[in-house]
Amino acid sequence: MALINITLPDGTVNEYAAGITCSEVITDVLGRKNGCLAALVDGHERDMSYEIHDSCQIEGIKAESDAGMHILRHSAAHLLAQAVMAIYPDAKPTIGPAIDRGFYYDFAMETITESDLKPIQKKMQEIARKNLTVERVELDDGELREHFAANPYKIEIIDDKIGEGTGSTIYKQGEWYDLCLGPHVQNTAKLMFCKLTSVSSAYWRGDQDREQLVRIYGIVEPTKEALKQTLHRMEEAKKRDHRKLGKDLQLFHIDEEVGQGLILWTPRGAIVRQELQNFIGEHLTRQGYSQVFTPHIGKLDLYRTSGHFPYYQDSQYPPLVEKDLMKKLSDEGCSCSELSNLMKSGEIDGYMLKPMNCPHHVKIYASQARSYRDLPLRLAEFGTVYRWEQSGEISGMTRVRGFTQDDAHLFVTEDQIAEEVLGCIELVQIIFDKLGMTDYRVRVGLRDPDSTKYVGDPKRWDKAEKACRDAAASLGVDWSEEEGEAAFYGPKIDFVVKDVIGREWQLGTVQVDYNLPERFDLTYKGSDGELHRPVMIHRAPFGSMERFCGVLIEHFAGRFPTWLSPTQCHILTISEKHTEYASKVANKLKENGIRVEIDDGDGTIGKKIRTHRKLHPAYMVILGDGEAEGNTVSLRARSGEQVSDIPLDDFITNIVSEINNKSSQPNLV
RNA sequence: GCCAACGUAGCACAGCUGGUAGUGCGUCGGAUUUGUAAUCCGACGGUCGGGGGUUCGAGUCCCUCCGUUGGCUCCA
Repeated sequence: MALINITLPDGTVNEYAAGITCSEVITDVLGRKNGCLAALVDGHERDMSYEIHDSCQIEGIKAESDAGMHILRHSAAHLLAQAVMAIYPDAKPTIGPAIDRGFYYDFAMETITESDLKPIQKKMQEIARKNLTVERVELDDGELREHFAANPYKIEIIDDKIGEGTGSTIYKQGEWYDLCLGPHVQNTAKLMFCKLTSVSSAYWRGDQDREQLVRIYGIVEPTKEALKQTLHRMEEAKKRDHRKLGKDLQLFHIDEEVGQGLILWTPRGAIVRQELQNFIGEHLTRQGYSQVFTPHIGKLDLYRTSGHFPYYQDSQYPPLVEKDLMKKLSDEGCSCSELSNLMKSGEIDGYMLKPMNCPHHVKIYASQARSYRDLPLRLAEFGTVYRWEQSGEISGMTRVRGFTQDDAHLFVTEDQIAEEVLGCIELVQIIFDKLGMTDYRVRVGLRDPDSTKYVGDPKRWDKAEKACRDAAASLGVDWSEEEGEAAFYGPKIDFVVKDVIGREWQLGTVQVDYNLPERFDLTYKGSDGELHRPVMIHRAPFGSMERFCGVLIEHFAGRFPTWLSPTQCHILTISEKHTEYASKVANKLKENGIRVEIDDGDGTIGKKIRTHRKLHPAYMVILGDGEAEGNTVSLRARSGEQVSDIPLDDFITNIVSEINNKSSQPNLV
């Protein structure tokens, strides 16, 4: 029998008989309870049952590793499909991949509801317990098509992804099998700890015009304990949801009667927003920005020039038409669609709620003759824009119809792009750092080389893309290039963060734009005396105040650092005897610019603490006899820790410096 | 926009197979004047998201619109 050499991760080389399986090697090296689900053979993921015939390197894939979890989840998706088929024989499985937090499987079947998940899950456990062997079977083309003859979706996949005559593999567990490349766990017993989490719908191949499928989501973990922990984490995450906290902490309100996706900033939330705006404001001055203000509407002509109307009509609020004109048209029996056509053709005019601030800023640039000495010209505005987002997409503060961008447009020469892009993303980084937001990714959006939708000279694109890439690289954080993610008018750099339920949101963005300067025929006079075209950079470090605050609420779980806390000190009195001292303390704090709330009503101190805790103030200031006599305060932190009898003046000095330094969390206790 | 589930007092929730709405917190009033996660008593407060229908009778069944949630699609 032939012998082969197998190299282990630590460099050891073992000799085995050819034909040995991965499982046997790993068991030999790591023992029976090795916790591995599959193996990495010369860099390729293989099933445990994979037979090795040549010398190679091998490494076990542990269940806890990313690769291991992926296999576990993918296998669980198969198990789900098997269970669904057992209960709904007419269901047609389509695809069922592993995803970040678990897995899903899409079925063509009658719609089911959440309550139907229980029996399915039960069936899954039943099958898992049977400990069926998961077997890889290679089939030729004919066999493959025969196996899936009853399932047009699988046939479509075979048609598209697998060339004629090459055949492919299926994975079989018991009588059930699925088209799949694998690898998978060895047996269904590895999939005991699953939980189906939700049911929803999806379009076949993500195409709105094709069949709507039933999608079932689930999670799976290698152990019971891990599953319990994951479920617990999910529960905890829900408590941090900004929509819940926004209500509990009275930060914002969304009112049906005002409209979907239109945020009402209540006093406490408005403070957070204002503090953030002030924070950016300081940096704007430092970086040489000029503040501007522009109105919320503009003539349709403006957007015809910019190209936003009528091209983006579907994602805009309908235009506003002048009263007299509207009456005249209505008297003439003009229908809505005729009106719309007249607007599109430019025969009649109207106004539009601005869907972005750029055109207004462009007009400020164009209001004067510019020379190269004026550049870069940096115009900044907290500009509120309105977009008609699809009703199903609107969510809390993160996806809304009216929002305020911390916007700015930089008009620069070609040569200034790199430096200015860098300045922009540095600002984003300063902000993220200050707020302790470290869990973000940077995405450099480049053009799709195969597409023709991009405007502008490819050479200029190359240069701008390089500037973005270089800027991203200089950040010292992970970043990725993504082709096809550029806007049609230029490359961009996005800062993307996840919310508590794992959804990604684009916050800060920096975009290079060759298009608008062209469309508005912007120029500047160069040192050569000739007119040149400036380049625009769009930039919003927060993205929008709404989305950013939404994400920030979750980031801090409602426990804002002192400088951002809507109320920084909640003064609680022990009894009504202390009302006078409390108001003295409150006034002193207010004189120092500290935001104070006073509770000098009746009720026990325990009750007051309980009540005020829910608002997560930076500090609770407890005042009783001792404090009144000694002119001191006692503090209680969010953690429950407390310190007594701090001289009032010391407290003020400390908290003021804490606020001025924008310390990350209260630290005086 | 599409699919599904859901929508009961300010908030969190209960109301089984249809018979004219309950609990807790909050609020208000009274008593209490209290040292660090809920002092006691009482009162007010919903017509059950809007509209329509079935029925002798609907929060409870049906239709429709609005909204919310989870996804899908979309995001200049």
